[in-house]
Amino acid sequence: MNNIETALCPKVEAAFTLLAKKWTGLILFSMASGEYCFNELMAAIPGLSARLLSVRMRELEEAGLVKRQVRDELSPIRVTYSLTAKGSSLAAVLLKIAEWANN
Amino acid sequence: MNNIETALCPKVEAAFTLLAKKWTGLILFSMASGEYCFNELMAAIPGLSARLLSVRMRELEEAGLVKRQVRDELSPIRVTYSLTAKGSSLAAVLLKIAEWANN
DNA sequence: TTACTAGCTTACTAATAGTAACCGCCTATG
DNA sequence: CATAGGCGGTTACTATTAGTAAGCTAGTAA
Repeated sequence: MNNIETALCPKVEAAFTLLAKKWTGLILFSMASGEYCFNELMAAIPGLSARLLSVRMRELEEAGLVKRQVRDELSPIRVTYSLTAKGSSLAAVLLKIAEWANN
Repeated sequence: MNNIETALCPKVEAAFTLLAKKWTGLILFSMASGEYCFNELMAAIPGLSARLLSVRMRELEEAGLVKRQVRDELSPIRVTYSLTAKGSSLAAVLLKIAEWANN
């Protein structure tokens, strides 16, 4: 048999752990271009609930993949979310998963 | 605000749903090259239990990403798992996630 | 005979996700 | 002024998934 040459480094494990949480991949993928507000993302990802979107956005913010901005010059106050550089480089890979899915 | 131009097609959703199950990504990634038997995968992926590995392998087999072979010419009987063409094209994308993780 | 390995499965508990209702703030309408 | 509605969530409760530990079948090995 083969032995496994790609050792699992903690960073790789962490990346897969993040993406293994439900909706995380789809959220990042959906955010690939531009800024979105909470309800836009809700509308873009059918089945995703406000509770989990809220939880995931906090996780992604903490992971440094997403930036949250309160735009209080608008009325009513809007909150927009956008990918950081780190986030959008990951989203680029996720676009390849979508390509793969389409064969 | 932006509108989201990447419509979520069912195939893309299905791909992310598969990868959102815990360990699926790591399993495919770990299988990227060659054949592995059950206990090799267990050893390669710390934290993964026999129960879930068994469940995941069945799912991946059903999804057509993994091929299971019982090698009864060996004693004791060995079972080996390898990626199908479909599986290894996905694993190639997962390798990019690992690259991303290493920055 | 006893022990050990491979490849699982089963029963049970803990963690994660889904559902529905509700909140505070602001604006628009009657 | 009252009330209705949208935005961006939170809370409480249920259902689904994952983790843990034990055990099982079949085949060596000592």
